[in-house]
Amino acid sequence: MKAKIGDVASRAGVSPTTVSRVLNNRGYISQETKDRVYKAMNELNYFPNDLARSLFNKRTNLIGLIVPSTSNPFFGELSFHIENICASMGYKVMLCNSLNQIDKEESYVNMLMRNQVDGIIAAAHYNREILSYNKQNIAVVAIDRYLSNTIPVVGSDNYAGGKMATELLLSRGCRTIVHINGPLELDTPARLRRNAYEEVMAGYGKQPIIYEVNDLFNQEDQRTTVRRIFDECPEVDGVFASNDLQAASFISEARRRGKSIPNEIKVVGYDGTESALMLLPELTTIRQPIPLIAQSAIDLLIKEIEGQFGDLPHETYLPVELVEGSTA
Amino acid sequence: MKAKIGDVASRAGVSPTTVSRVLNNRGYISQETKDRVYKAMNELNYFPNDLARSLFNKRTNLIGLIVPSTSNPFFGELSFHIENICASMGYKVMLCNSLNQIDKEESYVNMLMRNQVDGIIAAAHYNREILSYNKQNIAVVAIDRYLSNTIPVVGSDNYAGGKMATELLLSRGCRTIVHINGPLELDTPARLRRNAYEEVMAGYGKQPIIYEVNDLFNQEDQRTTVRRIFDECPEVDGVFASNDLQAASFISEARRRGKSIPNEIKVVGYDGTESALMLLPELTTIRQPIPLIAQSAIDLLIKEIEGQFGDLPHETYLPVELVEGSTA
DNA sequence: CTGAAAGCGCTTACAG
DNA sequence: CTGAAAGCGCTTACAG
Repeated sequence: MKAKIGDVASRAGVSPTTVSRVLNNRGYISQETKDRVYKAMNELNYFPNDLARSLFNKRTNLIGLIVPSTSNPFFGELSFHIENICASMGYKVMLCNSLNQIDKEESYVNMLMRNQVDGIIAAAHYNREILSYNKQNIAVVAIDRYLSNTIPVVGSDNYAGGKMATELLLSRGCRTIVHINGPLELDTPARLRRNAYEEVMAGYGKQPIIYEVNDLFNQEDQRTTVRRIFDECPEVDGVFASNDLQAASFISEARRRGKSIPNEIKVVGYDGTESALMLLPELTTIRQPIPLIAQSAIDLLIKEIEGQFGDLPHETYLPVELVEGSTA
Repeated sequence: MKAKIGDVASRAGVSPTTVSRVLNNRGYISQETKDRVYKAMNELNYFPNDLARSLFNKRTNLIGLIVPSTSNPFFGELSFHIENICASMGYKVMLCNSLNQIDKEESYVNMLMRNQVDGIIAAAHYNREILSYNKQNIAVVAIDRYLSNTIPVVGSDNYAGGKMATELLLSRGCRTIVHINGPLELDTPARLRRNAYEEVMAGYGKQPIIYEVNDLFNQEDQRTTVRRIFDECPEVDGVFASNDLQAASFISEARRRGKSIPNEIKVVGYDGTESALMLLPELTTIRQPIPLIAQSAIDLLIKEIEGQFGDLPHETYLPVELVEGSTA
């Protein structure tokens, strides 16, 4: 059986109180007692039950992480960095893949609350407001997504990124530039990429052409959209895709149709994950500062957990970077 | 404040016992009482504290997942599937990125034990035995990795995969085939890929040429190895890489050196993740059945959790599939 | 410097 | 069909 604090206590000839004290390094304990207790813990292979501790402390050091799917390289890398930083700060991470489905997300939020998480980091491309986030008063930080006007949002500087991408394509002489994005009705910060595209295009007196992919995680949806672009808009000579997988999908279809990239069509992606850049190093893309996004989200969350709600910025946009490959 | 079971009880005019009963659907309760309790729970926005429940039940429905890093597409996808299946079965997942560092892994195991996880799924490329796994008697399943002779291992059929890859290269006429793998000294099932390569080569009277990458997750290590291959073995005309990122790294270097693929050099990867196939669709590779690996690992783990140790297979190898791209 | 007691929020025998 | 009591494994005032 698992040893508990009482077992350690009797073996060391002290009270459970004392064992707890040496465990938590609280109060004064004679060195001799300490040694006896440590010895007993070792002999019994004792390790404390964090459930019991947390129950008493009303603090779990657990945070819930909701991402659409760690299969997507952006969220896979984001999850890695978030968990990694959390671990270094003594926080544990419960992973939730919402697949951007609102019902899943709601039940995850519920589950996390029941597990008494200290806070939640919610990342997703879209989804309307989730009531549960407001009902309970728990620390929440959103990544690239507006959840409510009290929940801080962290993300890349989407506007700057969209602007960079569009301007690059224009500067390379593209005349018909298509932008591929998620559904319009969603009011996410990622929409700023689209806004930037539209405004830059307008500034050059050009007509924006936007294609929407219903489900950014659905390969089939992506392909269908790409095919539609070629069919409906054969004069396309520039594409700003909302993520790298989408850009890759476009590039493949272009090759299949014998269109040369970047000669005939230039393509810029978004995200710039390590995986994408290893697998498709020629891709020109806008790199999101994933480690920085992770760090900022955690910093904000911890401030919330510690009760500093007042002075938190509602929106934090971190700088993006143009990765110059050879597709544009 | 958060409502607790006593609050619900007094508002519904019953005892906490009764509330607990309706919560758990245990014993006989009159419909009228049930309704009153549900009403009170709603009004108070009550949700049970799983910490307290778990403490009593000695069951958390929590499983620990240790992967090297979700940044790697293979483990990102594996994590997704594992969490997804777990969620559908009422299990929660605590994510741990070990980076294949033994000290990190040990402290994760410790943390997981303190959190009373019901079981652990440990995936990693390498690492010697971890004592902690044996010290405690807890349910553990390993993915592509030998932890001890009592811990079940799940993985792809590495031998078949290695054979397929090597035979494909031979059948395409390659004469100098290099295999890139992790450090030799590690006794992982992934080593079977290497064994298969060696045996097939021997069968054709060919000399195996193996290059080892120290840290499979280090891009720099990968590149260095790739460059060494070109420098030391310029006659190479076939490569079987131990994973797709490595294959991609080789392909990039080949392009940089003006070597045409597949004309001058043919390349086969391993893993066949969705991301890799979207970003580098021309890659020829051996696809691991990731969803099946996830499912099998969970099935085994749950059997262990439920005490069925006896009849569990020590090794489970799931079928791989050749993805015919155009790099070989 | 150390211990007995109460309590964190639940659940389950045991009674009735 | 329902409740009072004890206990899951800890920690923290409160005493001494």
